[in-house]
Amino acid sequence: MKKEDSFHQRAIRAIKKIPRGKIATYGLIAAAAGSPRAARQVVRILHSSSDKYNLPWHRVINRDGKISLPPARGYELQKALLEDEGIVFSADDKIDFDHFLWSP
DNA sequence: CTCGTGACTCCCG
DNA sequence: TCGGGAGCCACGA
Repeated sequence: MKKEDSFHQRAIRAIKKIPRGKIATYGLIAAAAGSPRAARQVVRILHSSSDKYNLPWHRVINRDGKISLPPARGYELQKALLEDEGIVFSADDKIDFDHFLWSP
């Protein structure tokens, strides 16, 4: 398809493919981009290019099905956005992967 | 140019 | 069972 095989591009593409009402994990995005252990890079990309590339950063959470953001970082905002898309949180603020995890 | 950091994840002891 | 260390890549100073 495209020649640009940079992790950056692939990760962004993968993130943009996440459908509304679903969520993905950092590791999942990283794996989809070519490096299952490059979750940190996904984080960095979200920080640097979420607004720039219009990425649904709120649909990206950690492997526990929980939001990794500290409350001071926008945790509440992310939770609100997810709930607005129909995502349901458990009592532990966890998301049910069986229903909401996006699969590439 | 080099160095440090980061909303993570996996493996090993 | 739980804790610590290593790995991945990009970006800012």
